[in-house]
Amino acid sequence: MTKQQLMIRKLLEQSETHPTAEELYLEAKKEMPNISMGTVYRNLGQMADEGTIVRLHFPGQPDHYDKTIRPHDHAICVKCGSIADVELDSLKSMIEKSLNVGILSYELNIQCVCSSCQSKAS
Amino acid sequence: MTKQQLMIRKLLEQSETHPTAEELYLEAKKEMPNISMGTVYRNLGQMADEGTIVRLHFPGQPDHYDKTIRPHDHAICVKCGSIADVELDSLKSMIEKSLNVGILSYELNIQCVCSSCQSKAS
DNA sequence: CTAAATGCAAACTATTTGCAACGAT
DNA sequence: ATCGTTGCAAATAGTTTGCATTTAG
Repeated sequence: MTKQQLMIRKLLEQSETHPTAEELYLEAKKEMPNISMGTVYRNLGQMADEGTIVRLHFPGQPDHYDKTIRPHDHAICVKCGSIADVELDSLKSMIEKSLNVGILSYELNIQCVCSSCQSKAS
Repeated sequence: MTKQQLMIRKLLEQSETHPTAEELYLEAKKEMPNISMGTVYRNLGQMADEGTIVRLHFPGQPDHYDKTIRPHDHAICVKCGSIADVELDSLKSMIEKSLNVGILSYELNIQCVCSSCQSKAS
């Protein structure tokens, strides 16, 4: 458990958004100027593999990382790009009922216009 | 409307799977030996933008393309990698009810062990 | 004829990896 | 002293793009 790993973990924990590796790297760099992208990617990959964080995949964007492990979904605003957590708790059982097979996991990404952008109209 | 574009469209139409750009390129090459990857990507991108085909995004894989436009979801087998179409018709309204906002679209990818792999056990 | 699409190659983005140096036990 | 982790740089994978040439209408 190196200080780099602790730093990355801490920054993700503190983040209110769903940062990318690069965003975390830039943050980390403020306090550890010679941390490298490789280290950030390596650690994020490890943590995602061991399941202590979650990797999110959005079309046409670098991956984002999520400190919240509990299964949940995401709504991406097509105007401002903000990513909101969404709880759809009956979804898993709904999928399994429909598929007739147990599922391991799923990823649901919703494209919407967030309420903030909606009120700003256009 | 060039013959390259028609070829790509035809190959996707005939495909029973959800091919990647490269798979389509290799198929197309059999009948049009000097077609280029760039052309395949350009055409797939255009068709996806105009909404006549759908681009699918799976973690850690190149994008796949889907001839079926009608909104539906996908179940990926973690053993064999096969991609199955899934119809979860009440999902959109369920999401909208839960979000309290109209949504533009969504992408749901399910990780499972397909029935074929399940019966082969392990 | 001319505007759009192609083929090719180079560029680009996100991410991974090899390796020598470093650091923690 | 050893083994895992780092920083760096180079490599990779997937995709996009610039441009001269070709093609379709």
